[in-house]
Amino acid sequence: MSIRVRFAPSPTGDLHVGGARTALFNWLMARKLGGTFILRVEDTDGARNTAEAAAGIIKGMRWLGLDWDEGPEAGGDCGPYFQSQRKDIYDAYFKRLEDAGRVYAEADGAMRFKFSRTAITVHDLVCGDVTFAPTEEPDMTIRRPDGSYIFHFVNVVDDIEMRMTHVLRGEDHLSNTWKHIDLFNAFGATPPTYAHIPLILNPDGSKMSKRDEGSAIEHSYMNAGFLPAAVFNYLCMLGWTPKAESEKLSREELTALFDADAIHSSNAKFDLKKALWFNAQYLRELSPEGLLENGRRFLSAAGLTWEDDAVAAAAVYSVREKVSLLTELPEWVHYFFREDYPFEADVVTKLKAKPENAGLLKAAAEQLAQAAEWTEQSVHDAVEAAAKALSVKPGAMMPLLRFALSGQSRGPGVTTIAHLIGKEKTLGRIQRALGEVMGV
RNA sequence: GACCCCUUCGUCUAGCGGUUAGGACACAUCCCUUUCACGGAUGCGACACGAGUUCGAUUCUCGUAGGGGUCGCCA
Repeated sequence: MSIRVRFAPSPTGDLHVGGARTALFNWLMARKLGGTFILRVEDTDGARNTAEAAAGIIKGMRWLGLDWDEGPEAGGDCGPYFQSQRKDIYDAYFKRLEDAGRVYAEADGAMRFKFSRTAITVHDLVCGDVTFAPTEEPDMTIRRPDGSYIFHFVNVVDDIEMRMTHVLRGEDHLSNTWKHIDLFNAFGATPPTYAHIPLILNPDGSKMSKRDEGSAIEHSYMNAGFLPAAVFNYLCMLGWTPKAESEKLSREELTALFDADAIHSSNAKFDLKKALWFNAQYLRELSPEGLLENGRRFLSAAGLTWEDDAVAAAAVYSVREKVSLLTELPEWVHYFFREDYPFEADVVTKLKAKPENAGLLKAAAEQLAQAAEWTEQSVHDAVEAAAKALSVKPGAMMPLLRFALSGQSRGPGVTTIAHLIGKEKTLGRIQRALGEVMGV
């Protein structure tokens, strides 16, 4: 029998890293075992759930590449996949409990489920067998006075109806799992195999919640310049260690390596630095076109425009090893896109520091102007020749050219910059630096 | 408070009775280098504590401490 797993978020806000990783592990398990991954929206609390939040969760999952086989937009035999649309099913199940004498009403009409009050053991892939003694807690409410049902009830009913074989969810649910099993037993159904995965904590050890930095997928990752593959990879490393040489693994490799039994049982703290490292790794592997495609929205947001995609792609590609986030791209490449780039304060200082700098720049410009062709090599040769004529090292001239051509003190190779912007702009920029900055 | 889960470098972790306790991120130094980076090398740095079992505990058991979670007409 092929497995069936699900991600069952409640749409009360953006997709959160904890939820994303839960979805990720479920997805990994389904794909590894050739099973079915279901997305079920648990929107039974009309007061807190919003359609926007549901859309946001779907958006986040699509961005991460977590496609589902059954659920919203995908359909399936067990729909609808929004709990708010499944009232008839819940009513029918509720009736069964009623017929079995397992429910009773409160004064205001709320309905409670009578616990069996026996010892209940949760068989968990991560935590092992966890036995809960007969409870002394009050019976749990499963239906509100208005007739709407509550989480524990709908969650179990749907897991039965949707024939879930495994339930991978956050460890915060472990303490309530006996209640779910009590319900499964009341329905005469076999509980799924559980795997309660450890929580993701803030660096200070507190539980990571929606407000915390790095927690919202859309805000902290999609819009912050992360690549989905990097986030996918990093999230896997929180609570699971694939048996592999490297931690940097592709979606396919992670799928092949996934093993729910190997999920850790201790919580993990979120480490932004490591997430950035993963992102930087993935950024460097992109082709010029790929990098431009991914960085396009960030360049545009910074007000940069261009005519030729090939040139823009080459520009971003030239700084691929210098950034760890796509949002850092504009500050590294803006001068490729405009002639009115600013000169940084320390650049102005350095340019004016020595009186001979102007002479060096002029000599370089003259030599560059004579270049017959315009390649990185020819630019390099021209600078070298100019330096030699003045008996200085090319190393004395290069930084000045960098300052003039970019207004910055750091960036890709000077020859790369000159080659990309072309001969005309190169000479123009040197003149601009000479005139505007150095006053000669 | 009760119950449940957890505890190896700052962080993520490997380890599954005998190891100089390994790796990754971060940090530091050096090399490379026209800058900034990348890359390479090196270094820094951990078994929470106490008993017990054992010839021998990071590893097994119990206790303590600490962290996290649950105990909703939220999910």
